[in-house]
Amino acid sequence: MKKTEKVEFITETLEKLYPRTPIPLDHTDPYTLLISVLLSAQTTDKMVNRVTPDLFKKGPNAKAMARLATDEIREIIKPVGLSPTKSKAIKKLSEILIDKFDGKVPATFKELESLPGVGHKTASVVMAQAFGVPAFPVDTHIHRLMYRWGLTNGKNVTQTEKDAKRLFPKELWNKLHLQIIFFGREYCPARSHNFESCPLCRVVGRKSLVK
DNA sequence: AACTCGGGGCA
DNA sequence: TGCCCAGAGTT
Repeated sequence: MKKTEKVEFITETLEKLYPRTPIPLDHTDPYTLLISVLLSAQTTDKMVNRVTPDLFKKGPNAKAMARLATDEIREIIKPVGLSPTKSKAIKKLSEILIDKFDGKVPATFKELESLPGVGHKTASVVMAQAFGVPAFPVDTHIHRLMYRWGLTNGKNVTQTEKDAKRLFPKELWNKLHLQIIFFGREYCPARSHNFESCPLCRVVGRKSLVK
């Protein structure tokens, strides 16, 4: 099966399965999205959703958040893990937004990635979901599925992002990355070797696990 | 490139 | 009890 045929089959199948792609994190603005995504690094969104109601009640925006003590933030986000690191990042980030960005979340990769706790993946999610700029946030789900489908060599996420952007139409990126994540969780999880039960792997690829 | 960070889920 | 999760930062 050619790569172009795979891409076509994948996009068609995902569109059938997930015609609407509700964003997993409950956010209404760039700031709460950014903080939610920052928190979700190294955890599941189930964990994140457990603490965000409280967190955003006390710190709904950069200004309010910056006023909270690091310890206060730490207490709220305790269940998420890495609380000291993350609470410091959230406070510092909020202060930087106020000092340098007029209290608003900047809309460029460079500026986003300059913020503490924000790497390329988090920046990509914010650019895609908050600002509608085409991006392809590659997390381990994307990485794993692209590899299993034989669409990337599985070496690193940087390569995977390049391959994804090269293979999939730009206008689909922002929707597709969410669809792939949903699909990965539901049908093609990291430790499942049962490719017969995975409707996409069964057709387009049978590669084994990454690593 | 390798290592660290930390609590929860799960076997 | 011990492995796994999944990104960012540091060296």
